[in-house]
Amino acid sequence: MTTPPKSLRADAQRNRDKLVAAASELFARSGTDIALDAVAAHAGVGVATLYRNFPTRDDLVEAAYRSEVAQITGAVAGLLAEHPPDVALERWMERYVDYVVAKRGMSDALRAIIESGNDIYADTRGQLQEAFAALLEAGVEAGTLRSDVNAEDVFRATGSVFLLPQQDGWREQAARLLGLLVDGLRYGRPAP
Amino acid sequence: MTTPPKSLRADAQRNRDKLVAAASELFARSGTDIALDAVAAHAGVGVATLYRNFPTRDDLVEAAYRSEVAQITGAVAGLLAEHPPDVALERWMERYVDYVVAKRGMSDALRAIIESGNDIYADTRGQLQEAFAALLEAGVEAGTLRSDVNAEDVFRATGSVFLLPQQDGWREQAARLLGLLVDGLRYGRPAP
DNA sequence: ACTCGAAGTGGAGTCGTCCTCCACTTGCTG
DNA sequence: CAGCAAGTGGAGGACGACTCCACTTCGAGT
Repeated sequence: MTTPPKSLRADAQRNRDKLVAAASELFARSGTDIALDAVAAHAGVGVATLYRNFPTRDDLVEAAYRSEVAQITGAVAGLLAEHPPDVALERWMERYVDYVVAKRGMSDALRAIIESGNDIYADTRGQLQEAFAALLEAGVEAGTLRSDVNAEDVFRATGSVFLLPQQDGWREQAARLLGLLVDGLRYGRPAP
Repeated sequence: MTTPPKSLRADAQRNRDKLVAAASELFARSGTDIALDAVAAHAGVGVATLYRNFPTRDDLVEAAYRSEVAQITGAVAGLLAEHPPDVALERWMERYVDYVVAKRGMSDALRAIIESGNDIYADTRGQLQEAFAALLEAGVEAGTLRSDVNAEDVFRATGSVFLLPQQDGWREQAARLLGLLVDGLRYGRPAP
C-alpha cells in the first residue's frame, strides 16, 4: 500500500512511514507551512532522512494526503465486518470529518500540487467515491438503507461540508450536517 | 492616486512609491516568493522602511497589483490623445500583455489575498473593463472599430490569455492572440 | 531665516528555517 | 557471521524575516 516504486530496506520503510504519519498529524493540526525540521523531530528521525525520502515539501504533502485517503478508505471493510451497514456508514462519516479537517489544513498546498499537473486529485476522489458506494450497497442489501439514492450524489452532498464558514464551531457543525445526511438515508428514525 | 489614507511626509511618500515600483518589477520578474530584503535594496531604501509601509508581504503584493492596474488604465487617455483609436487599442493591448505577465508572476499570492476576503479583485477588474470600454467607444465614434461588440465580451476574450500553457514561447503566443483580437475589431485588413 | 520636535530612516543583529555533508550505524546477503 | 551497501542523524552554513534604536531630515511656527 505504502510501498514505493523501489523497495526500501525494512528500517528505511519504517522511517518513511513514521514521517508520513507525523506529517499528516502536524499538517492537519497546523497547516502545511510548519517547519520541516519539526516534522522530522516529531517522527523521531533526523532531518536528512526526511529530505532523502521527500526532496520537496510538496512531495511530503502529497504523501500525507494519499496516506490520509488510503487510511480512510481502508477502514470500510473493517467497519462493515464489525457493524451493521448503517452504523458502519455513520462511523465512517465521523472519520470523514477528520479527513476533511486534515485536508482543510492542507488545502492551499494541495491546490498548488494539483495545478502543477499532478493528478492525485482524480485518483483519490475515485477512491473515496468507491468507499461510499461499498457502504451504501451493503446497507441496501441489509435492508437498512434506502436504495433510491446513488453513491455519487451522497458523495457530492458530503462535499458541502467544505463550504461551511471556516471557523469557530466548524467541526461540530460539520459533524451535525453529516449526521443528518446519514439519518436521511436510514429507514426509520435514529434513537434520540 | 497612490496617496494612502493618512498623508505622509514628502520623503516618506517618495520612498513608499519607490518600494511599490521595485516590488512590481521584481514580483513580475521572479514571482512573489522573492526575498523582501531584496525588494528594499532594489528600491534603495532600508528594510525597516519597507516593513513600516507594508507590514506583511501581502500588503506589498496588493499595493504592487493596484499600482500595476492603475498604471495600465491610466495610459488610456494618453494613447488616445496621440493615436487614432484603433492604433491606441493595439498599443494598449501590448501593454496589457506586460500586465498579464506581471500578474502571472503574482497570481498565487493574489489568489490568497482574494480568498482572504479582500475585494481588490472586483475593483481592479472594473477599472480594466472601463479602460477597454473607453478605447472601443473612441474607435466606434471615429468609425475605425466595429460597433457591434461590447466591451465586456472583448475583456473576457482577452482573459483567455491566462489559459495558455504556462511556459516557453508564451509571451509571443499571447501577443499574437491579442493582435488577432484587435484585427478582428478593425474595419478593413491590417497591413501585412 | 531659523529652530526644534516629530516623523522617518537604515542596517546591523537576532532568530528561525532550510538543506547539505559526512562520519557513523545497521540490515541483509552469501 | 563477515563485509559492504544502504541508511542514518544532527551539526553547521546559508539565507530570509523582522526588530531595534541611534541618527537624519522635514516642515510648522515664529
